[in-house]
Amino acid sequence: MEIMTNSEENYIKGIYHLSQGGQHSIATSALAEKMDTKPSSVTDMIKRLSEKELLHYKKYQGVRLTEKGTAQALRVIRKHRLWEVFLVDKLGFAWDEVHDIAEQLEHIESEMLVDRLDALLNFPDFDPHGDPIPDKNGRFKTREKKLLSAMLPGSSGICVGVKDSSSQFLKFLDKHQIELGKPIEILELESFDRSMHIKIGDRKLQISHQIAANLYVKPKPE
Amino acid sequence: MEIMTNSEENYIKGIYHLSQGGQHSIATSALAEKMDTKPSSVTDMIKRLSEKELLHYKKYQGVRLTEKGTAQALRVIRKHRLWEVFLVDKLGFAWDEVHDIAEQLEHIESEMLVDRLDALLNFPDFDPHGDPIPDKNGRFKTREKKLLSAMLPGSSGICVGVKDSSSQFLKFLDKHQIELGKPIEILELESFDRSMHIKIGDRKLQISHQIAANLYVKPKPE
DNA sequence: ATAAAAATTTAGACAAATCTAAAAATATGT
DNA sequence: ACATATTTTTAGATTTGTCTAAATTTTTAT
Repeated sequence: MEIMTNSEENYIKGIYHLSQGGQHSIATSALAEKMDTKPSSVTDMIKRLSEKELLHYKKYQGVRLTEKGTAQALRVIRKHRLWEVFLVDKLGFAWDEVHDIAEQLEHIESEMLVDRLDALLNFPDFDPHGDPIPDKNGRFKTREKKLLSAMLPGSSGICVGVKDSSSQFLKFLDKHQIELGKPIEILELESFDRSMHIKIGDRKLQISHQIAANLYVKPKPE
Repeated sequence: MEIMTNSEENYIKGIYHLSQGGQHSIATSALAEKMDTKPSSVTDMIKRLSEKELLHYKKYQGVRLTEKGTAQALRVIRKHRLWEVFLVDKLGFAWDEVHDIAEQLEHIESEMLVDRLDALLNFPDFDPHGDPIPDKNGRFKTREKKLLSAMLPGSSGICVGVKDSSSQFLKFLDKHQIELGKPIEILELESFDRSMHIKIGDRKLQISHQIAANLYVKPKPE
């Protein structure tokens, strides 16, 4: 494990996320936009990261993470998502309030800290946004998509129950005005791994993947 | 609340701690030693901090924190000590393992996070080293020193019981080989606010102030 | 195929935080 | 009091990460 600055870690993470889009290599300009900075700054940074062998870089050809770079990205993402679970489960933050804080916490370096945090949180497989949390070895659990695929856009008139009936979860549903047993309509799935828009009665709202994962689909009552 | 770099916060904290020694002003060289850097670097930094009105500075006269600087120091110290409690109480670290991690966590900025962490930990008054934790307003609880003063060096043959009988605490004692009801001898009190060396039978060991505070002194059994 | 457009890199500058070496100010000893 | 020693500051350089503006390379369109 390399010594890396926060900024370097953020770039590596940014490249990782862009790579999930399926592209073979990531363009300087795409990365500049993602990192909210100028292409010239990106060029400087990727030269440094290339020297550290965290990515492959040939002038004008864009970049691709090396094994080492990917492993580093996964470590940072693991930390980010574990901290998000901590903030929601242990400190009672809402799932849409935790990103900026996790953005800071993800750079804390101590493998022991991460492992113990993981244990404290009962080795969660998904973060509060529904994104999978890589394990110590960088492996993801693939979510059973049954539930959500039954809730594809247009499938109106389905009805929800809950899998997790903790008072915390129920309070959460209440806060987001989701009532059990009422018919819902899926408006759109913004991105499978992010959030979805649903319609309940005449209210439209956005729910996270995690919430969705803890709801199950029931046939519409007669 | 000012936007400050980690480095600036560390200097402010360093000055605060040196000021606790009772000096009216802190010398450049003393601060350089504390911060493990060169006097010329300190001069540069204190100029910056002086411009931000975090400290009073006149050339060749040393520095003294302003109200604003003191408040900032206390906020960082509060965060540091709360995170130490978290690491020990929630993640099971030993009290002597947490300093470096807390040194990183103390710079995370989110007032809400700190307040919720404080609540999660049940508003602790002291950290695992026995140092007091400033509250939201920067005020310290003064520890009742009765217990420890009864355990001054030389007072051999006293005997301990516990105030906190949680299984966590008892496991902690066990780990540190402290058995209840057995006579102990105090060897030395390294610094009242840090730790003490005790002798139990023929084992010498170092215990933290926090542990000491949860033990009480009983007369030696006949 | 080649000119125009778009993307990328280079060059030079800046701010933060550090360093070394030299200069200036303060403190000390007799 | 005055020379010497110590402390502190300044001057100039370095690294990281950023910027703007100019130069270069690649892509696109006719």
